[in-house]
Amino acid sequence: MPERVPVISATLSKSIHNLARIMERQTTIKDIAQALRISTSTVSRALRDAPDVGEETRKAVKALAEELDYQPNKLALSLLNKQTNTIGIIIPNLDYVLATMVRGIDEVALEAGYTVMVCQSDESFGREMVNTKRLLDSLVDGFIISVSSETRVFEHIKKIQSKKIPLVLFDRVIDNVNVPKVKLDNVEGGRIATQHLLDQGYKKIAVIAGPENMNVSNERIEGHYEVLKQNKIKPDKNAIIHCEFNQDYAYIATKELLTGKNRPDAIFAISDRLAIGAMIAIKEFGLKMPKDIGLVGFNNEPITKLLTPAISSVEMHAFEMGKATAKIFIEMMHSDADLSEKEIVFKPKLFIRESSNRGL
Amino acid sequence: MPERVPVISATLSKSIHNLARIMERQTTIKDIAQALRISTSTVSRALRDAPDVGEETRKAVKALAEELDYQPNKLALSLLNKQTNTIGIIIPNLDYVLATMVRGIDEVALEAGYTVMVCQSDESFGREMVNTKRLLDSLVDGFIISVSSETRVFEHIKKIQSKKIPLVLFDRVIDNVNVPKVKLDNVEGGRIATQHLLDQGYKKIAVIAGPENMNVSNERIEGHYEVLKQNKIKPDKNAIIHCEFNQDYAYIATKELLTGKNRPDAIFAISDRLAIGAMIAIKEFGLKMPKDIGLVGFNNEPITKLLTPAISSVEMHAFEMGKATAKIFIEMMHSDADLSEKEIVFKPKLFIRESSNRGL
DNA sequence: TTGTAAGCGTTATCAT
DNA sequence: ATGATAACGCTTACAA
Repeated sequence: MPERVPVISATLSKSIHNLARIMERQTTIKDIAQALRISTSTVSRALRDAPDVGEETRKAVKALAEELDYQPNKLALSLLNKQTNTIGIIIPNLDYVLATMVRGIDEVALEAGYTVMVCQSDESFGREMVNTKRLLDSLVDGFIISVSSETRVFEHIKKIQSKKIPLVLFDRVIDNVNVPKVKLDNVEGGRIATQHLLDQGYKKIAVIAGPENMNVSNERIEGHYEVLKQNKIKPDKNAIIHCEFNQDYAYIATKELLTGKNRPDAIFAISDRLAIGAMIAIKEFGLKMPKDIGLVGFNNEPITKLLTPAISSVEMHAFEMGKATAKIFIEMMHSDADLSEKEIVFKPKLFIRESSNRGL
Repeated sequence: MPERVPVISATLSKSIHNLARIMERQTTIKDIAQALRISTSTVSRALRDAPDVGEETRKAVKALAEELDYQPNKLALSLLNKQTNTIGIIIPNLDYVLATMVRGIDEVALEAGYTVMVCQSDESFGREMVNTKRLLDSLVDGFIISVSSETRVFEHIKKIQSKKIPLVLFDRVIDNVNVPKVKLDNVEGGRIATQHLLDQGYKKIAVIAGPENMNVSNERIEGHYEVLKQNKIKPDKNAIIHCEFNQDYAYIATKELLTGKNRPDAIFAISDRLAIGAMIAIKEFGLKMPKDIGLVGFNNEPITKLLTPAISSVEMHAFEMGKATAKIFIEMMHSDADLSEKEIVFKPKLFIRESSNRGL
């Protein structure tokens, strides 16, 4: 039996001298091929454990790849496969809720081999457009978007759809757009907050809401109205205050409410940030919660527990929502079922705390 | 004068019929070239306003490019130029301070044509390693890192350096690493917090610190010690409590402090989150701030203003630090000056609030 | 002024 | 079992 001389190993040891020089840049398949005096296609096959590759060759290739710390060039692969394994995320801000959702998305995405690219629109429609363009230019494989409070037209969404790029909307979704959505049952959130305040004996509930066109805000208001109607309470249009989605505006709005002649005895703020703004105003007026006035927020941010009084708030399961969103996205990428009608709706849960708990 | 027939325009109108089909995928230079029956290189030149291109050709190319919504393929460019115009950011979490810093980085980066890719290490060294690898695989042009509280060895940093990839450390920096850094003067932060507490008449100051190996924490402690020495106060090792960088641990640590026989009359927490944990414990003990006990936090998060009592805190200029970090990064990319010794140090500023203000 | 061809790093197809 | 070649989209010498 003639001893088979391992040609490769022989040349290998010689080529190792170039190691230092080669490693200055990223090692490529070509480097390995040249060092081993074989073709790039063979190296490629060996690396991917293709069946039709000689045992010795495979070993030699893998050993050298290891030694040279070879990493496949993602750019080249992406160019070839026409996919970047990147998800573009556009969100209005990075507050507690959205940061938590992004963590959820990232966790699932990473598991599935995707990398996320997060852009903040800063609640500006213009920046949302710009970010869409940036991410489109970056050739992301798909989008996960929560629209800004300013967003009234959906050109960017349509542009994404016209290019047949997968898109999932979450949290702040748009209804008249045919894509999968992950959201909270905001109407129900409005219901439980309002019902709770009524249960605690409050009679005149004001709502500090977001901008007029903002879906999540309007849905929560809708739930609020429903419960008023159920309880035969005549709704008062003036008790719904729309303001920018930010603490300072809520503060101003609340001051006006408390100064007005028809002062409410409870406030339902459709986010914790707005609730905090309201709380500051309430304290300035010297009113006590829950005795003089009741307050319920939304999101169940950790700080609601820490404030004095602790603020009652509606939990929205941010982390789980993030994970669910990413899962649908991955499903979209991997199956060709039509998911455009899919809508996952999370159920809100009220955490009752001092700000509205009269013990009734 | 023979009338020059615009050959291009003639074929153009005919080719437009394919428009719909072409637009299903991204338009390429090749599409334009074929439609216009010219070569891709000419199209490339026309698009980039190269000097040696015929006027008519240029116009025709640009018109068609516009019509077909041509966007250069970033992948191809990146592969060619060996740069992705992407910055990899690794941070321990996305709390208020870091989210703010990231906004600062993003703002400057975007301006300079860079896109950021943000990875959270979740305060885990393991995830920091994984994220480094991910971003390295993604061929980011450089890194901006704030290390996790768990990070004790710096293999990943060394790996980045060995590949000669630009790196800037910010906020939680490592000292014995030769790269540009942007940080707060934490020693000074420790000084002003401690001096303020002494000025307010507190005698026994305890420090709720982060993990023992955490630089920012240790520097703040250092400042604390300095001021004690200046004031001829004998430092007490037992008054420095190290705990995980998280509210719950601070709560537990504070409970122990208050239960112990040598109860402090003031607490300097080296982050607002820790301060909040401390505050909850203090309240549970029925102690009043600032009368019975003083409390100072660090970061000047907006909530410090909203808590009752409002917490005194040291401002660290997060947004500006983010911007400065990105600026150095960009400078590194564009100049070949050696910036490895560069260190930008921001000065902290104390905001005095109820939790420690005895009006002295 | 325009076209040809090579190359960036990889894989797939087709030969051998 | 291995190699040559083309292709992904783009730029850039070099030729014409």
